[in-house]
Amino acid sequence: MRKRLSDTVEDYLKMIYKLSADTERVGTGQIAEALEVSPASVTDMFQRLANENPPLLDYIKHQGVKLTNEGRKIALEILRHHRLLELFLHEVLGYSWDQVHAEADRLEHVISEKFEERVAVVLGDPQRGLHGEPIPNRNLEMPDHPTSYLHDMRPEQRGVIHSVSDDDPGFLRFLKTQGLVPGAEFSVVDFSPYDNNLRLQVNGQDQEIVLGASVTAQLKVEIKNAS
Amino acid sequence: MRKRLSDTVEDYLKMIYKLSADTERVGTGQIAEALEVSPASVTDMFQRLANENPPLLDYIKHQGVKLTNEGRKIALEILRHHRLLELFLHEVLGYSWDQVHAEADRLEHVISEKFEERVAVVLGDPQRGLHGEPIPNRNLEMPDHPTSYLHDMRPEQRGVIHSVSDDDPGFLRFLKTQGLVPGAEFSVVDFSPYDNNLRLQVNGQDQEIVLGASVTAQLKVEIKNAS
DNA sequence: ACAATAATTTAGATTAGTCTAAAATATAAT
DNA sequence: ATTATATTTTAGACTAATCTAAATTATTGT
Repeated sequence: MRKRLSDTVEDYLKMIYKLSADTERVGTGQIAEALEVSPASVTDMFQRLANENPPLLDYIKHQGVKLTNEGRKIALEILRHHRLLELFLHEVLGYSWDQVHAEADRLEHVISEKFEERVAVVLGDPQRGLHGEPIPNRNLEMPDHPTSYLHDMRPEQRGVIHSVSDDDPGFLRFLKTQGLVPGAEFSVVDFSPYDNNLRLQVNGQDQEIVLGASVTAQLKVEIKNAS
Repeated sequence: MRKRLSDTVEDYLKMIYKLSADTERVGTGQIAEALEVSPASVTDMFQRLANENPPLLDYIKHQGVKLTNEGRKIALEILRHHRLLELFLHEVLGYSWDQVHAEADRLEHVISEKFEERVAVVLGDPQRGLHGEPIPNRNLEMPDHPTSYLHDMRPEQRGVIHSVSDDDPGFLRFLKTQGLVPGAEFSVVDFSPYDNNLRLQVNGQDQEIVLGASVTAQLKVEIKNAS
């Protein structure tokens, strides 16, 4: 039976997990920015979590942190909660895809193992969330998933939207109007090197669309091999 | 838009509401006992909540507290959450009637207005909870409900179980085995003045049952008029 | 009516999570 | 290689919620 952690600690671990996708170690500043707290608070928390028993973080002064296995388990558990909850809110309670995030962010810390399990059963043990994200399984193993962003694609390439970041309702509504939902196929028509804009043709949409870097960096894609 | 209150504050208000059913003012000691905190902590909280703006409690030194209208609204909101959640966990997620309480106790502080509303709709705007308790309506008005306890009934009287206290899983399982669920009709067969035991004949049960005061004081009843 | 007992309140301390301001350390630039 | 800039850490302080121990106020029994 694991010691009950505060919502705050869980939020730190979740965020460290997310940012670890890009960099080996996550720095004080990144977390401070993402969690909207001061860098001093982050340093403090890094130290506390590294001194837990067992340690949840591996912390090196001035070089940031890495999750320990313990810490990662907790992050994955919360992520599983979050993604199951988002789906549940949509499927069972009729939330739209831009409304689910905020509610799931609060509920994820509070539901029991039993709740998690029941929701998983009701939803038929899904492996992908409402916004396409992989859902860690019961044993907290993360399914394989692509790691490329639309941002890095270039003309001629074809791909499928895999998942989109879920936290900004306005952004999600925008994506929907453009047909940029998980599973949507597209091809890159043009790339503009000065602003990193990409022009896409999305299957089933009449008009081509042009997307800036701040959009394309939020979209994970599966790149189709040229045939 | 009301200021966000801590779970702790909500728990105090909820408990004060519950204990106010019996006494006009609720004392420090009662709350300390019910919430399992020290009397000193309770005094402190009483003072803080009475000094809020607007005040949530009307506090008189050494005489305990009474909810203000503001305070009562919050208590009723939490109670509505709790009772809707218990039903929801049972109906939608298949929890048994002794398992719902602990989960609802955590979720009640965290769900949004929207969640509350969606759950109410899915459940068809119920007026009674899983254990028979009245559910405050959307405007936080408490429906009329009986205030008598089985404890105070005497031989010859007939009644219907209205509601049972929901917090002890073992007690709830016991009640179910005895057929003592909301809606069950019964008549009082015998009363034993020394230990306050009551002997009941519950409709549909073969055997008469004898219940001690610590059980009968937990059961709200609707007393049937003799015909 | 007054002492004994019980309940409540005050005082002072602790912990988690946060902050600002100052100090220390890295990184980058010339 | 040395200075300038940016980042991180330390130090000290605040708030909410709790505690224990001591002081105060009520209640009760004779």
